[in-house]
Amino acid sequence: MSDAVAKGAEAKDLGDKSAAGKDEAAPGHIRVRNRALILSAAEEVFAAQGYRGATTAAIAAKAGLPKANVHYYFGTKEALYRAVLEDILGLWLGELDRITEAGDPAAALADYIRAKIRHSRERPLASKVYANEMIRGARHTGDFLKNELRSLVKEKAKVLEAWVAAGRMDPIDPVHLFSVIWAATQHYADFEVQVGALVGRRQLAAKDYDAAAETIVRMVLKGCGLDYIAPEDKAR
Amino acid sequence: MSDAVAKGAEAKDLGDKSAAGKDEAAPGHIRVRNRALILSAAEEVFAAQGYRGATTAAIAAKAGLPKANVHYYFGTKEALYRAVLEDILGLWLGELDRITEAGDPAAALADYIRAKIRHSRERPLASKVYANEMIRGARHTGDFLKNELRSLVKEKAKVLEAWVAAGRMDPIDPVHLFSVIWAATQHYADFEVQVGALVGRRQLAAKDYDAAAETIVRMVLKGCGLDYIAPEDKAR
DNA sequence: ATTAAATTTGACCAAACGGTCAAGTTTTGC
DNA sequence: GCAAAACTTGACCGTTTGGTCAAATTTAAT
Repeated sequence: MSDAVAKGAEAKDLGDKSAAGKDEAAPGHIRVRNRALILSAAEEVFAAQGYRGATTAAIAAKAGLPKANVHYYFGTKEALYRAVLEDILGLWLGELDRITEAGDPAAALADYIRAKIRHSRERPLASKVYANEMIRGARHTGDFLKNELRSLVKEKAKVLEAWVAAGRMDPIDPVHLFSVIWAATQHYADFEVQVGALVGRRQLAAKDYDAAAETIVRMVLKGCGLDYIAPEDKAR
Repeated sequence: MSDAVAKGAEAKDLGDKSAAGKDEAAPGHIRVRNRALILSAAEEVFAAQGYRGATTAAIAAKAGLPKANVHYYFGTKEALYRAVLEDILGLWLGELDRITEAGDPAAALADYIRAKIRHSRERPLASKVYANEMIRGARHTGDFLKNELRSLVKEKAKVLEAWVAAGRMDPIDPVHLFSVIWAATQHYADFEVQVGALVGRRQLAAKDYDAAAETIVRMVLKGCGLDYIAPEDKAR
């Protein structure tokens, strides 16, 4: 039961196989497009309404498709929610790559924080869905937390401990350091409306995110006994 | 319409008016008890399920009352939600009193952070309901943010600016300072399950909250150019 | 003791919910 | 060109939802 959809269907673009392909149909392109439409709409509705508050009808309407179509592609509401979460968790994991033992502690931490703030600005809905999932007790992501995330943090904790052992930074509990960084950066996505009320803007501006990043970077670096370094021009 | 309940009914305990009152009935005590039962159950269900996910039936069951009784006391689900939020907002406002121009910057900020962490530990459900409300766009608390909270933060910003002007701390944007403090402290209520997975405990222990508080205090104080001061024995 | 007010409760309702289905239409592989 | 596979969709279903109500019971005031 509940197995209307099973196939893989990766989004592989094989370049140009037909000459001067204008709107030539790629095989399976309907599936790719509609799944993306639905996932995007679902992220929006799950972020704004929570898991139980989101309705498949609302998601379908936002995607511009009939409700039955949503169930055709994802089966159940819970499967759709899991798909949205998996999209998001992929992002979460990659960002920590900036923190390696070879790098400079101050530069690595500052880079990571600025990347997280950028992420809060560019994909606030993903952050909100994730926050909602945590608040509700991580019903669908408990295994992810206890396995992938925990081992990744343990790995990065070793980097920090190596830095501490080499006298390159003050001793800090890695779990709480990461918690503070995550909390402070994701706050600008999840509590956007609160920060907006405080700065007197409905939507946060670029300078708000920049100021937030620099405040967090300053506190984290100084809290680790590192010198604060201003953001460099990394625009190309 | 929708006005089944209106009276005030404060919880005033007038001491002992009848001799040896064992389970003597105070006037209106049923109303006080049942409203408290329902509010407590509602906080629990709203925190775990979000606004739309919470059902009046679940709240009633948790309160040990028939569903119709919930509507008798609070009218609609939305009115009940507002009542829960008002309970919570009361807590939010009072805690900033520790920050006054006469006080010591480092001591005041450290006190405030430790109080907020204590709050995350003692009333995590309140924090979760509030976080859920922010994530969903502050539909019921927009006015609170733009009026009470904003003016309170403006007031406290003046204290910080005075400290800065007196050379007692480094210049920091007050809005982002408060945002970082709120984010980091409330994280230990809202993302309790995530932190728990990282430290390998289902429930956070006292030492976890203490370590969190000291990490945050260290970063905030050093980030403001202040000396970190270890927690004093303030137990009486 | 009497009576008005407050409280309790099961039964009930229309609307909205997640999900299903069969009958169509379009795409795809050959 | 043609059959199979993929996709589309309105109609439908059983369940759950927030909310109502009238009749009964308990509490409060005089």
